[in-house]
Amino acid sequence: MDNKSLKYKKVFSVLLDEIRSGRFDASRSFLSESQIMRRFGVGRQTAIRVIQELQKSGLVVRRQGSGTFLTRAAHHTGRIGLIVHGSSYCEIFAPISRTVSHLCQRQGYTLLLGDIAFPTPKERAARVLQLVQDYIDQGIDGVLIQPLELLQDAESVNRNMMALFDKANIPSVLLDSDIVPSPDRSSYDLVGINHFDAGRIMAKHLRKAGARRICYLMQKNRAPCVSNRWLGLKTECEGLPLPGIQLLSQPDEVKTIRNFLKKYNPDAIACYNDRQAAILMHTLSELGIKVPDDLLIAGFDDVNYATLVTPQLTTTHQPCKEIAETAFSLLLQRIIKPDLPPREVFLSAPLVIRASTGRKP
Amino acid sequence: MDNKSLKYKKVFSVLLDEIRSGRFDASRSFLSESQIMRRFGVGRQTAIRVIQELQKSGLVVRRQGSGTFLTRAAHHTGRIGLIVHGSSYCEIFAPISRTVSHLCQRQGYTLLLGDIAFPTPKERAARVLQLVQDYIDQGIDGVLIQPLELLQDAESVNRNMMALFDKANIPSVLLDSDIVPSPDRSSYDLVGINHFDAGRIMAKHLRKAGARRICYLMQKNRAPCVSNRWLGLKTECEGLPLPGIQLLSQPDEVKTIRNFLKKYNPDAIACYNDRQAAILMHTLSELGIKVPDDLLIAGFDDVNYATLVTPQLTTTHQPCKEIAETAFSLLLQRIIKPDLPPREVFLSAPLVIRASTGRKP
DNA sequence: GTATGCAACTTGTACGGACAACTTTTATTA
DNA sequence: TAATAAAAGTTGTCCGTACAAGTTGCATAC
Repeated sequence: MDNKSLKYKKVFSVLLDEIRSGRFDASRSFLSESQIMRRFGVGRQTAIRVIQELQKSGLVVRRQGSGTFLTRAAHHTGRIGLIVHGSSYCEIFAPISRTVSHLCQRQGYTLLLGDIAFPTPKERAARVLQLVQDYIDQGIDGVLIQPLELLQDAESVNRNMMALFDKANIPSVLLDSDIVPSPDRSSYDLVGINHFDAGRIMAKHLRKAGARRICYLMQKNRAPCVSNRWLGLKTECEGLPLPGIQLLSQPDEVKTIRNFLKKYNPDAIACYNDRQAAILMHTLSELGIKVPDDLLIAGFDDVNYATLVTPQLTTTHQPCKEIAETAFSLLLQRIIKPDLPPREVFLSAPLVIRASTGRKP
Repeated sequence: MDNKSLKYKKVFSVLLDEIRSGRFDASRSFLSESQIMRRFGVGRQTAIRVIQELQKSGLVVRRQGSGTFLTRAAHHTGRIGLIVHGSSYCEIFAPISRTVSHLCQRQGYTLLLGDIAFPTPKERAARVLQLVQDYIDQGIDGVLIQPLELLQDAESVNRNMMALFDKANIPSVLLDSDIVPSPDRSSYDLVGINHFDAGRIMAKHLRKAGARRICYLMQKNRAPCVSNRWLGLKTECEGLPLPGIQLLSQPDEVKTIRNFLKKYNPDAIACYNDRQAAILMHTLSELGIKVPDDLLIAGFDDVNYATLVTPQLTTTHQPCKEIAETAFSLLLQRIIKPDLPPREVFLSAPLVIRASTGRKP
């Protein structure tokens, strides 16, 4: 823990609390150096050091000859909200949450974490609006949001959620996908991954590794990340014998997989994420099919499973840390300057080549 | 100017120069507090203040008990390059250059500005490669680049340019468009404007203002910003009587304009930028056509001409300052961490409604 | 030869004082 | 009443000192 016996840290935390609880008048000036010296019985260097720390936190500004004054940031609560859904098709939100939590700690923010992990869509929709109201009541400065997906009325729930935050004047940054379908664009900041390009890069790699009959394993869902990877893959497979063949199945349905392989005889299968790829590889080994000798397998995510299976999975690496850092920084910027134009940031997911597509690691 | 009679500023600038010129060994430790005190004859507070300034500039780090050490940033030159083309179809690069210049000054960087304004494409291509070599010889830390457009071999020139910077290990950020055609994506950072969405927003506004026969004035060029606006506009005009009619003409060709108006009888014309819109309005007034009563006119950019014409132009506002700030910040980040995944940032251009589309300002 | 402990050096915290630069308020003067 | 001048208060710079906390290397002891 921090050594709290340091005078300037003690005084700093006392004043921080008083600022956060709104004990200082916005219009009047903040405590002067000499006031701090008298009140806490410290020397001038210490008082100056305390005010410098407050300055670094963006809470006060100093004007020579005039005094020290609170900034707009001083009237914030120092709380930031995060809304994610545990059972997502992209396995990036656990590491993102972790990084956001670290960033908050380091910068003196309190993180309110809401993980909507209810099983049924209806429950999830209800819970998310309840959580939003909670956050607003608590008074947060801003919120990072993973939009709801795969509900029949996801878009309207998302719109209601954003409307509530808008009404409360709370800025927000969307994670991974917009709340409106693809060509459309909402007016909220967005940090995502270029899943389309990830699909293309994967297809390019599989072709280079010798594959010509490439297909994609997905399920009936249409989560943006899943389908964008599919679109990118398809674009790059133009002109090949199996352009745009999807294997719509659970990867552990042995019979379906066997029939599919017999029918199309693919030489590479890209799975919509690493988890599915790992399960598929298990099924394939039951069927006596060797990876990568008989069939190339690739996944997407590089979060949990890619290096734990044999052979290790070729995949695209989701830059979770950078997503979290970018989103956090966009949010802080928007808290300070709410009038910035809406921004969308896309990060690339670099290809990580491992044994499952032929090369020895 | 800064008051250079301040001791800590004098010492700071001396040490800054020495660091920039590489006078300190990378492996050995930097000057200690007491060394600075002795050498410059200053007190400890002043020495500390100097080191703190160097710390704020990211040039040194201090470790208690051990000493002060130079960072990687200390071996940079403090020079940043900017490459733009004066005669561009998007009129955003003059204000962008200005803002970048301000940012450099404020943060202690020297800006090398290269404006490639040669008339013929061939000259431009030659000059740009010469400029790149110049920058590399001078030793810059990073570069902001507006890619070449509208040359038959623009892509190959751009690739050569980037290859030179890559070889010299100089990070770069692209402005406004990628060096590869649209669905493709290079591995360089990119800051752009969502021109597609700007086109859509403009079309939505024109429809709301009552227009049903909407067309778009452009020339034969295919600059990304011009054609993306067109694509967005077209998307939003689906189902209208004139879906996707372009007026391919110079806006001062009175005869062509008259014939076009007679043939298609449009009730709104969006021009690919404000300058063309201003010229078109002049032509229209010669033809006795009143804006906005007979015909709605809109432009794009909101940089130079939009408020100077009568009636004032409805347009979309290019957030030039924010583009420059974003690009600059991305570049600094990449200079520090070259291994970050490639990022693309798109800013929205908000609609600015003025009299030329019907409403009184 | 190895290990221990001390000395020397570094930065971090904290005190005191002094004057300069600047702003705001108050008092004075025209 | 309005302009001017002085006074009081504030932050900015700069000096001195002292001790604490941490690192490094050397000398000593085993």
